[in-house]
Amino acid sequence: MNRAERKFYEVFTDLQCFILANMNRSDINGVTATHYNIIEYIYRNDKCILKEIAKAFNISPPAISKQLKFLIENSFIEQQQSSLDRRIFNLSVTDKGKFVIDNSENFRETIAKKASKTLTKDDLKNLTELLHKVLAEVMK
Amino acid sequence: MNRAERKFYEVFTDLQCFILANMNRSDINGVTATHYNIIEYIYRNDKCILKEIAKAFNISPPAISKQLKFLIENSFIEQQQSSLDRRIFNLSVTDKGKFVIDNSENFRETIAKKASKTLTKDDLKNLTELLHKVLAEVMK
DNA sequence: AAAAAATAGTTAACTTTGTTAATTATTAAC
DNA sequence: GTTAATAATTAACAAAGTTAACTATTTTTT
Repeated sequence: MNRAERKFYEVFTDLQCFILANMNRSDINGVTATHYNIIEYIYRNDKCILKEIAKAFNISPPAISKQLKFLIENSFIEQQQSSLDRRIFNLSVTDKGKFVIDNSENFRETIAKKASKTLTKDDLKNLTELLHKVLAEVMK
Repeated sequence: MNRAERKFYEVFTDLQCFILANMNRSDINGVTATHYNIIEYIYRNDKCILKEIAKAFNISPPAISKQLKFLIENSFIEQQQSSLDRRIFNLSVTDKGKFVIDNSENFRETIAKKASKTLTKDDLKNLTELLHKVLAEVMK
């Protein structure tokens, strides 16, 4: 790694530490961080299926299955068997689930607000764009 | 949240998802991601103590205690009882632990390299600086 | 068209990693 | 000098992950 890469690496390490630390905090509105993340994923990917979530979070299908069971039993999400392929269950967020998402001050929101407070509007736009570029490259 | 904040929030959510997914991958050089993170923390904070690690990762002291026990038994790290306050055990990374850190192609390093490949040198420097500013604000 | 292979999801048995409460050893404070 | 606080550990347990084996369904092959 050259100097610029090393610098970026260090900041990114701090960022990961921070995300790690905040992820472990539990119970916002009666759901753990993991539950919250899954609800939000379904919210952002309506009609998605178990397999996709498992892939997105890199967690095994049985583990996701258990989490979904809890979320369905507690009416945060619901599933509908596809009529085209009855092996498939499409997931969506209930009103209760939406309420949790909309009313949870999650830590990313806090960060977004602080970022906007700390940086000028142009810097924030720039940061967003640069991060997006890197992520697009990394995820492809 | 205003428009710029929302945009940042979305990119940051993708980032968190990505970090989450990659964190769960285990076993680089015979240690899990959690072990690796702890070893690296000690590497970057020589002579640190259990309590600090617990705080940094927001994990309870007993959980860290168990991880440290494993890392000490397997000679990745070592501890030395402080002579000033014998309740305190200062931690440091052994040569074996350093080897793991130096020779593990961890995912942050991959990201740093890809970031450097995707962005111009100025953009990378800029991104690093902006991220650093936001993190400094968020962590204080 | 029937048999075989593949896919989506679940169940079961187990492991890892976290938690809280209580304990030990040591230091600081009144 | 007793009491309170602190750093770390042990014990008992809970949460959330894993793999392997299973069910139900769809797709592919012959």
